[in-house]
Amino acid sequence: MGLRERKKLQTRRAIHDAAIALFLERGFDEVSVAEVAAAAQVSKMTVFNYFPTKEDLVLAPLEEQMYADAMRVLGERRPGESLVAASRREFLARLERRSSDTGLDDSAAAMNMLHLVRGTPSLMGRLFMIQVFAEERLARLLEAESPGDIRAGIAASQLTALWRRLQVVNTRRIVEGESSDAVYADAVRAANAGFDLLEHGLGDFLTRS
Amino acid sequence: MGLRERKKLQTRRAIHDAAIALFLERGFDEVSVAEVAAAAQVSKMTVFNYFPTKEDLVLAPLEEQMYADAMRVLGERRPGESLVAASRREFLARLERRSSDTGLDDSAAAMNMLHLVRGTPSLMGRLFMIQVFAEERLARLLEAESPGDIRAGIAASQLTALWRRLQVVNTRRIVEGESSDAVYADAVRAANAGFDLLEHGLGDFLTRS
DNA sequence: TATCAATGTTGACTGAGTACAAGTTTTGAC
DNA sequence: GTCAAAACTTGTACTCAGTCAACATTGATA
Repeated sequence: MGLRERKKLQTRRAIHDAAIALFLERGFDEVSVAEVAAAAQVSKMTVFNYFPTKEDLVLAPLEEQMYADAMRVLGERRPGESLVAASRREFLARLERRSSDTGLDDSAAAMNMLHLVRGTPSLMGRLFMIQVFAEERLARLLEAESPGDIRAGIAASQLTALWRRLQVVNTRRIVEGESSDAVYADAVRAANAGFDLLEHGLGDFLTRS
Repeated sequence: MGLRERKKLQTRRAIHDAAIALFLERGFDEVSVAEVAAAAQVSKMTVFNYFPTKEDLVLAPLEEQMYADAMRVLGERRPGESLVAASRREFLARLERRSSDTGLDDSAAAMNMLHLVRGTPSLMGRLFMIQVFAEERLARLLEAESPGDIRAGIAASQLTALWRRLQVVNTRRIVEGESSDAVYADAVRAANAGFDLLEHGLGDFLTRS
């Protein structure tokens, strides 16, 4: 890796670190991009060179991994393993290591970011978009695998919807102050219930009497 | 309704109509709010009084109905009818009348709006947010109906995900130039396949051999 | 008709994002 | 080591969304 690329990474990191520090300290909307640039010893234009929008200063790292690799895993499922089974296995593994995309990461860093994003509408909006794109990507992946089968795209949306739902439910309790270890058992139960539902269907759930 | 309220509605409509006309003519990003205000014979501030953001000029009407009432219908399902059955019945009814939230509305007006929204990232982003909020609203509705049952929230996300997916699939063909009548039969098939999937589960769908 | 409260207007302001031209630094070839 | 091309950065100046505060207007009400 040449000097140029190392410097770029360094600059990118400097901008990102400065931004996060300022945002956590004073809130996303109360910090201007110009201030971030000043803190990172860089011009405003350079900030926009590295991060197309202010929101990307916070969400770019999440976007890079989060659902992207979660979904790639599905393409690498084991022989004899169904789509739902592979997804369940992966999600449970992530629960076990308290991966942040399960909502079970209660580290100070994760909680701070959570707070920042949840308290800023424009960041929430951007996060939703990222999730929708992740779903669309997975849909195309599965449609390619079984062309013409309408169920592929539907399965994609069901799986991402479930992941998202489980994350929301877990996050809710973490935000309310419970530790990830305290929530873990319930999270596993909820996940299994969810994947069971996906596997065997909603049936006559919630039939009005 | 007093004169005052009638005037407000009138002003709102004037702004909205002027905005849509200009956006369709020249594109969302190529028209400034100031121009919309001028066209509607109103000040820029007044535009923002009625529509909090520029995107709302396009999407506020959709937000008001679209998924909102679609979901309220679920709360009013018939005795003996399951959640999935009620959702299926409602969606098929909407397909039959080519409701725009099924993606089967090929009227010129709907196609124009579709084009406008799809071609404008900020409008797409806003649309996603609206959908996510609709899902969250339905989830709370169902959770209230069966408290403590994790499946309620999951069912909510499954149902909205399916509706969205079906809409995407139908819209894709409409955009490619097919008429809604030509797509209808397939749309019904796809919808039934989707709701069957929800009812009976994905099982071992897409098991790797 | 006089008054009140809601609504609309005005103009000035902040801050995100863009365009452009002019530096500055790294790279690669010689 | 030198030098030109490519890549990166910067300053300036701009557009436009959205906010704020003070003032003007007008429908409702007594």
